[in-house]
Amino acid sequence: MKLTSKGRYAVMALVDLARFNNINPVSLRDISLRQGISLDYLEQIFSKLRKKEIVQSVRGTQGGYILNKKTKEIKLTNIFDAVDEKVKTVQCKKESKKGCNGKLTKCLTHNLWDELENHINNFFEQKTLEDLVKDNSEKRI
Amino acid sequence: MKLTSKGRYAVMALVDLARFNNINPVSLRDISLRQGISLDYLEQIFSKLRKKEIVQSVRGTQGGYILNKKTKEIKLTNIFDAVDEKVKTVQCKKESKKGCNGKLTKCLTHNLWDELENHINNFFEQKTLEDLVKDNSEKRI
DNA sequence: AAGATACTTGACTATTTTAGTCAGGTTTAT
DNA sequence: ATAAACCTGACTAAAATAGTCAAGTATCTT
Repeated sequence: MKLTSKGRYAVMALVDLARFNNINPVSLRDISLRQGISLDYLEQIFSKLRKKEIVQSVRGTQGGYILNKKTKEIKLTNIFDAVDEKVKTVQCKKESKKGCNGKLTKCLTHNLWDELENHINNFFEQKTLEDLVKDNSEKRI
Repeated sequence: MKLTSKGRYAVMALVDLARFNNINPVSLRDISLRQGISLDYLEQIFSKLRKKEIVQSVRGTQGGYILNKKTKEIKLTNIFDAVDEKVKTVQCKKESKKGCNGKLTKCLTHNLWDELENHINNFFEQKTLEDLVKDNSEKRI
């Protein structure tokens, strides 16, 4: 069970962006250098973040990205959603209401995995970008 | 972020085993049929469970596996440990005490991933096989 | 107007992980 | 003896991941 780089990078990049997001937009190049993430990969990620209106882009020289909402209003859930980082614990599809894997009843551990999924999603639901920025406010880079 | 089949199967199989574990050992063939898990794959999984002393094997005809501990004493943590299902949220290795990715400080989101890891592990630490068996005691198969 | 910077998009690909399969055993109850 | 069931290690196909690459477009600065 592991977090993918895409989700991790998205959060890292947004924290970085939030910290340097004063007046001017922050370029992906800077984030790439500071966080050690491939520029091309960042572009993919920010394309998705933009579509979900988490960031706004500013084109041209001195361009870059700015946050589209207050840090308090950006939950981890939103970020992961945007980049398709999903929490998957079960194989059985939810559509088939009758049971799992073609059987008539739920698989023995179905409730467990549902619980686990909720447990993890709760965590993501409660954390906001603001929390993360605060958490780092005393550190040096 | 997803749970692998190995971990899921291990838990499913052990719940199955726990329910049918009266006097006689339960054969993998039966578990395989009931749970729809490949026999060969189950053998790999049970080999690991045996090494970690979660189950005991009985060879020969009428053989199979029995639990080596009380259901109350088997935590999800133990099961996942045995089959190498790990919760990984960070890339940065823990050994390098100074920081992440060769830098001098922790990466901006390091604490977050640590928290997340703990959050998930807590869940696994608290659930026992007993809980799962009880949860299913009224269901039909 | 030119040039540089930086966003934009889509296609492509190497690597790794996962989820098994397969083959050839060994042990033991009947 | 033989069949059921455990045991082990090597192998492999498919999927997912983590990028790279190429060819743009927009806009600021000079």
